[in-house]
Amino acid sequence: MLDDRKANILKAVVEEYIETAQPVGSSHVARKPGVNVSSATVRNELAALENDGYLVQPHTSAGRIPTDKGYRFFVDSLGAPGQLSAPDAQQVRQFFARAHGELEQMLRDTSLLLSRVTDYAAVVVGPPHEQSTIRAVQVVGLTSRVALLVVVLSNGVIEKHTLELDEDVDDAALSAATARLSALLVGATMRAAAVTEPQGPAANDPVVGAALAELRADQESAGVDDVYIGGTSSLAAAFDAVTQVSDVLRILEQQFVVVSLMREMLDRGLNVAIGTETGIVPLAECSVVVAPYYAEGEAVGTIGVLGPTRMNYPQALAAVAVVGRRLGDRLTEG
Amino acid sequence: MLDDRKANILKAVVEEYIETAQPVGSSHVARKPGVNVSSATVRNELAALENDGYLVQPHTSAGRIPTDKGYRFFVDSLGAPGQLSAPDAQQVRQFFARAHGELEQMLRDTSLLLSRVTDYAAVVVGPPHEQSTIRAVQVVGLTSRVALLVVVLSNGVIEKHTLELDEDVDDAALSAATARLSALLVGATMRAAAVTEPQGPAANDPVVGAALAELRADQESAGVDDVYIGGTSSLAAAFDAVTQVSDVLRILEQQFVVVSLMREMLDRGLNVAIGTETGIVPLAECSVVVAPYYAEGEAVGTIGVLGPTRMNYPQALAAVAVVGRRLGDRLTEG
DNA sequence: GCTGGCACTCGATTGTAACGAGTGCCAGCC
DNA sequence: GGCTGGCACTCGTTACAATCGAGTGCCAGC
Repeated sequence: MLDDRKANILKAVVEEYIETAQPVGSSHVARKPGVNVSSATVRNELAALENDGYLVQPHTSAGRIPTDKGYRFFVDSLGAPGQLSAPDAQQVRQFFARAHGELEQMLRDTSLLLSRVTDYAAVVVGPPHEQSTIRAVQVVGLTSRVALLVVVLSNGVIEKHTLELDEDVDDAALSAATARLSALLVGATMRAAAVTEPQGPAANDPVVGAALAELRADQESAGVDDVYIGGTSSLAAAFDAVTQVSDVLRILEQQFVVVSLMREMLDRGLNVAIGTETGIVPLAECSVVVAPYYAEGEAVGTIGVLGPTRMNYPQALAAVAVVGRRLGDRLTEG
Repeated sequence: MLDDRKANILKAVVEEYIETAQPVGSSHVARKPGVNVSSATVRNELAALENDGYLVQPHTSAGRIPTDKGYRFFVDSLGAPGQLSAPDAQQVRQFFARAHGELEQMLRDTSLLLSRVTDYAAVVVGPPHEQSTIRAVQVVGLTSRVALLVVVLSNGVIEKHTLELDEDVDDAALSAATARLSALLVGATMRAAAVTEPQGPAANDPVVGAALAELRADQESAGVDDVYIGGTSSLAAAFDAVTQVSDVLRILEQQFVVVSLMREMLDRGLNVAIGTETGIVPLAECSVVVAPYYAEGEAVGTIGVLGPTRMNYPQALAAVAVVGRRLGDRLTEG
């Protein structure tokens, strides 16, 4: 739809604007290698590109700025993810060489890594619990009518739920409930656990009933995944108006908004959402780059980068791809 | 050290500056009720106050702005914490009427409440684990050489530690270790647990050894408390330069910095740190207001508000005091 | 000791002019 | 026919001067 020359010119404008944050004029573009025409010709092409909605002028007699559509074309024409710069790649490699220990801590650290590499905010969404299998279950009494249901999952994640009971329960009853729940649930997935119906004596155990009800409720509400956000200070530095910063931070505080955005993007097979494409008004000046990560061959989570629309897409795409892959490897190997 | 009139004038300047963020001139001060002198007299006093370091002029022929010392005098002369506005008090009351459930969730929500009430960032530091008693202990195998130590504390908090073992361990060994650890640790405080030495057969159980070593190591590193930060978007909106916002966010990302600041403040009996008093260079334009909260009569944690030096101190102090007290009540009553 | 008055300072606002980076368009050249 | 050099034009930015006004410090007088 765009001939070669227009595409090259558009690409040049986007690249320069990403670098300088200043409107790009025809002479700058003409000077670029790969564009071997005069500035006058470039001007004609720029006018055409503006007409087609790829560029805008802040005012007459100013250079051009890419629109969301312009960025979109640029991103789509990038092709394969590309490589990280040597020092960045080094940093990622070192991180995963040292990384060890608990899942949560690793995901938290991953969000810091990703934000340091890209200089934008990073979002890491942990594996949903529903696919994990249950390794252990225990009910612990806190007060006479409040107990804590502790569920240990195979990936090392712990879920806990407070159970508010209708009647006093002693330690013996809790031990019995623990045994019954273990028999019912250990080895099952969380999803299966949520639809488990107790049988035999367990069916009449009020603690077992409360525990299963709690798991069912949790499954239905679904939305609350583990999410780790890092690098908000870098994100702030990428804008120039504090109201913009404040608006974006407000969105990030409502984690479910950004999580559902990321999930929806992956469902639609997108890895970049640009400006208004996000569908979130306060993010009109932001872009999001996401990638899934795989453990044991299955997509289990999402990582993403949130920056200004004039973000460094090639670098962000490369970073998200590399970090996602390494994270998956790390989780698969255990 | 300041006579009545100077104190009143200083107070008037601080109040107006907090409200308007504009340098305050003598005529504005003279117009205030409680200052029944002419603007000329006010000017003389302002000059004296500036000489004493309570105020500064951004430039000649501009009004005055309070220095950190000026704010300090203002805060010190406030006396008792004062009351929250009716709607704010209402909001706090409603929150704690509805609040229930897990400690972590409550603390997280409390940080949101405090930031909504004050319109600044809020920091809530959870009770340190060392004073809590252990309710249950369990060791769960994840892989043949990796196990998870799960410790349930009396306040409903769960600690988990991965144990990397030197040799393969089967389920029976883990059960045995769980039983031995339970016998040793249940009922003890975390602090006591960290110095527990196994005896009898437990002394030779490698899993027990690894678990205790892990608890000991955790105790020594100490610093990592639970901390919940909310309202960064409101904080951002309170500044006018994006670099300031970015700097402050960077500090907040290093949670231990702000946690140790808050702890140190309470140790020194301060509840307000103004500007450079914080001792943290990037927070030179910020103030911190803190309050401890008490559960069962003992100080167990800290809540705080972080805003610009020109924050609304009376409101912040009141909010922190009220929310801290209510939170403590909530935790005490269970 | 307070106050009204006055000269003064200096940032902010306004107006004007020059600059220059950019544009659109057109005539001419290959 | 398409590219290009040239040209008139636009308009934000910069520079500079003038004016305004909110503020000051100081002093004489009540």
